[in-house]
Amino acid sequence: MVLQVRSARLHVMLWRRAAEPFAGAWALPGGPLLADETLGASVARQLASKVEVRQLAHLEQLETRSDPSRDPRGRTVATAYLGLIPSDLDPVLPEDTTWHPVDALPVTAFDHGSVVGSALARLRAKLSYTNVGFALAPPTFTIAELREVYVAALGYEVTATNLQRVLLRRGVLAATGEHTASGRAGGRPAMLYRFASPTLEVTDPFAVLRPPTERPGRAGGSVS
Amino acid sequence: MVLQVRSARLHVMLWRRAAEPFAGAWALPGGPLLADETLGASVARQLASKVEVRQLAHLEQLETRSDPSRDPRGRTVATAYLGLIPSDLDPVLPEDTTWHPVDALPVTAFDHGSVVGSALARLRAKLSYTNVGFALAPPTFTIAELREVYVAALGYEVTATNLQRVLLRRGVLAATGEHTASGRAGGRPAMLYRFASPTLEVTDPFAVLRPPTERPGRAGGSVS
DNA sequence: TCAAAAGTGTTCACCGTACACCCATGT
DNA sequence: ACATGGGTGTACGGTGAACACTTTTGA
Repeated sequence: MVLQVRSARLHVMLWRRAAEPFAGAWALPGGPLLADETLGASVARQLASKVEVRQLAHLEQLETRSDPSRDPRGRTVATAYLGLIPSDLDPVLPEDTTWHPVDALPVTAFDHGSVVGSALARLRAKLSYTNVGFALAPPTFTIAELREVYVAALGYEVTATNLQRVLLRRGVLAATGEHTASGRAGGRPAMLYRFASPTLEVTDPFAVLRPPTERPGRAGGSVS
Repeated sequence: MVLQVRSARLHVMLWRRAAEPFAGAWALPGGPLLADETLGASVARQLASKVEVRQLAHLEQLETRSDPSRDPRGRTVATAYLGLIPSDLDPVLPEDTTWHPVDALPVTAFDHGSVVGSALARLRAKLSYTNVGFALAPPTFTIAELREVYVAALGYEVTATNLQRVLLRRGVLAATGEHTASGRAGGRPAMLYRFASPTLEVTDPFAVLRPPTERPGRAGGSVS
């Protein structure tokens, strides 16, 4: 499943099924796994017919569904993946495929509605303790723009002040040195930031029960 | 895969393969998925030949492996599960099956070594922000006993003082009111605790980027 | 009275939030 | 000047870690 923030709302890419079962309902892109193919490779192949795979800034495995009744034609086992596209891109989609706000899903095929639900929960949790934001935000951005992305993805308000402070303190964001021009109504020009790393990193590993801190050690310690 | 704390060390249940491939190597229990079976049901069925399934206090899905080269006989797709057994139980195991400390694994079959590794990472993370401890600890226990379980599972020292404080503050532990008898060398009798909930709950949902706190609201609010 | 084991009190540093205030720009 | 939007300073509450101290038992 591919998620993207568009017009300050989080959207999921769905295609409209023409054939039974679930004709007319909206489904996540996907398809059968080929003989000598990795699941990851299969996902890339399936998505290639929808978007340019290079636009996916992040891809990770979600859960595997096996309920025999999830497909009326018979038992299927499906492994869901989560892909993220930065908000500055606008992929060309096929006729039958469009973006849908995740908070207003249409009638979905199979168990895809609930799959989107668990993907959302996963994304929201990871926004809190990793740097996944990099996969939703443009290459460079102002704090106000980043805030809009986070608000869309999280589904609730976040203040620019604290977002900036938390992400800077963790070293997730880095200043580019560039500034934007002021808007039409004036205002102080905003600084441009980028994510320090373009790959997933856990930035807040343990809230509690951390390993004990290394004591300096009185004897046999290294000399600075 | 089944994990249990035994003699203050975290162990994983493995069986010794007799046939090729990987004859003589140790493998995780598992097997093919039947026609009209859920993955969860299949896991229960596979494990039934090893332990009493009712002894599993917790079971959750891990990741699905699909690398075509993971089995030399040809491509297989395998979904790993993590099961936990409380430390007070001692299941009867078949001849070819034994417990192995996770920090000293023998030669393992397929990619099972790395599967154990990711299971460990998952368990350790969840010990920090959920109440999973209930699935590793006996029904009732002293803080000292619980500490031993946590130390074994986490792989590093934890103080009884802080463990108690954190888990009590979160409402994860509840006092039973009972006391133990003092040991042979004296000492204050320990209070007995139990986990407040017997099912998985997230007790520390967001470290950062929490939803804004509800302001009391000056107008239209409810009257206490 | 002493050692052993359990539990409590206290201190400290840090983190996330809230909110006031200051800065830079256009009109 | 003033409005507008961006950024910083500061204070507060909470939390986890560390560690000293008290409580309760047996010898």
